[in-house]
Amino acid sequence: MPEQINLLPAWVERGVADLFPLGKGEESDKNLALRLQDYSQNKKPLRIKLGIDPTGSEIHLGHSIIFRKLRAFQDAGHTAVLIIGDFTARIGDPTGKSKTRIQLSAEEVEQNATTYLEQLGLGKPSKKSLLDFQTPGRLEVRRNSEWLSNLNLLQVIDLLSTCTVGQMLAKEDFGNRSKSGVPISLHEFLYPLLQGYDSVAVESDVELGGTDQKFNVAMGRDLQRVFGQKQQFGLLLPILVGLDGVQKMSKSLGNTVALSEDPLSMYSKLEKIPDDLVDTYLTLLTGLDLDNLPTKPREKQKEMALAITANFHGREAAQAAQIDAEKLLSGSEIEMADVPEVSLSGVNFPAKAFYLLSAIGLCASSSEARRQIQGGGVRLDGQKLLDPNLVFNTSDMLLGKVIQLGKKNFRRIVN
RNA sequence: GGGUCGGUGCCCGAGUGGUUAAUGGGGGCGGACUGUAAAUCCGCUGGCUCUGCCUACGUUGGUUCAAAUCCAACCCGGCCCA
Repeated sequence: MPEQINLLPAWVERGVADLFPLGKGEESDKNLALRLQDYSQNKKPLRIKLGIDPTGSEIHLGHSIIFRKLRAFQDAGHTAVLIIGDFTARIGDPTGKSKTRIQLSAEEVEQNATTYLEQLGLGKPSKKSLLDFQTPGRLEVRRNSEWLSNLNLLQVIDLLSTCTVGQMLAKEDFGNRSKSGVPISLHEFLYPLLQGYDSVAVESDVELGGTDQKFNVAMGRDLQRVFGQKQQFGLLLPILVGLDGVQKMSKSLGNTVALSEDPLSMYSKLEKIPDDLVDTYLTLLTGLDLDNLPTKPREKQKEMALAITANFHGREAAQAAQIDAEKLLSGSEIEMADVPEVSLSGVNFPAKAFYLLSAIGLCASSSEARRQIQGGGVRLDGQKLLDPNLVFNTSDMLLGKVIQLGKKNFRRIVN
């Protein structure tokens, strides 16, 4: 990073992919370090904006990077302004999309927003949550329908007039789509403008976002200028690469670790990520000192998996998961405390093996279960199960056993 | 609105009347190997308590013993023209 960032505290700097503007001068409008000094001088907290689209319901490690940064600002005394894009979700952020996003209904949006806040730690003590919901003045949750639903057409036209088609098409996603002939609906052009207007509405000092949000965040700056406000800084964090090591972490790509996952699944997934990713994960998802880690790649990776798991489940549970994971790999007797349990209440007996697998949700369908069994990927208490038609007459013969698909999916059967 | 080309399984993409869930690739899942991984090799990749039965090639009808393949209308999209 350029020199300015050297003046920034480490908690701001860590993991940051981009910061703009990067002024070196003495103006606090261009130099974030100076803006932060304003705070220490007069104790007026900065307003740190983060907008979330309540489109998915499950938060994963990729999302957590940004929330960790937001939390860091909270802990330093600033105000996190979390904007729930209940209005913009109806449009759908076109960023990174190769096609028009489906619009969500108001009910779906509300539902998602609620789950979102719960996962961020609503109602939990601040020590155990991703965001600090408890300390007064540290968090402001807003919905952008609050101001967006009241805009009239004239105001919308004014917003539109601040941006040219050329500028819009300069946005990577739009440009690519335009070039490759993938349709762009006109309403999608509104999204960046509305997100930018959110910054005006909440008078943000800093907007956090993924690197893919640069255009939208910059739009916020532009609009704040148009509206005669002090302009925000853009602090962009990297998009986390998913477990496959190639594509960004995203639920639809199935390469995620969800925050709600049990310790063992979380640890097992993390200890298997591609080598190239280990340092990135350490930087972005842990607070560990990078210069003070094991040199053996495998040991370092375990350290990473342990630290991240501990973030969400506590040190003890993470260590237990590590031990269990090692047992699993070595193929030794399975005696794990943290294997997710699965109930047989929805299963009808007598049950054939392939039906059982799909009934307890370990396989997506009974046909797939059949294939997995035939392919040798299913174990019951460590023993390979090879006959998909094997009949279990009663639940008694299954209770307490661990059923396993592949190397990372396992369930303990309970009543 | 007019012209033209096109809409195939998770994605890309063959197939243009007749065994067969439909060539091939990617991705995914599983197996072997390994420090987990990667690389490599092998298997699988629509659904169903499955020796069989369903549903599938934009939608709906039609022609035919038989259609993803022919016809009609409709829906959606690209490009060109207005």
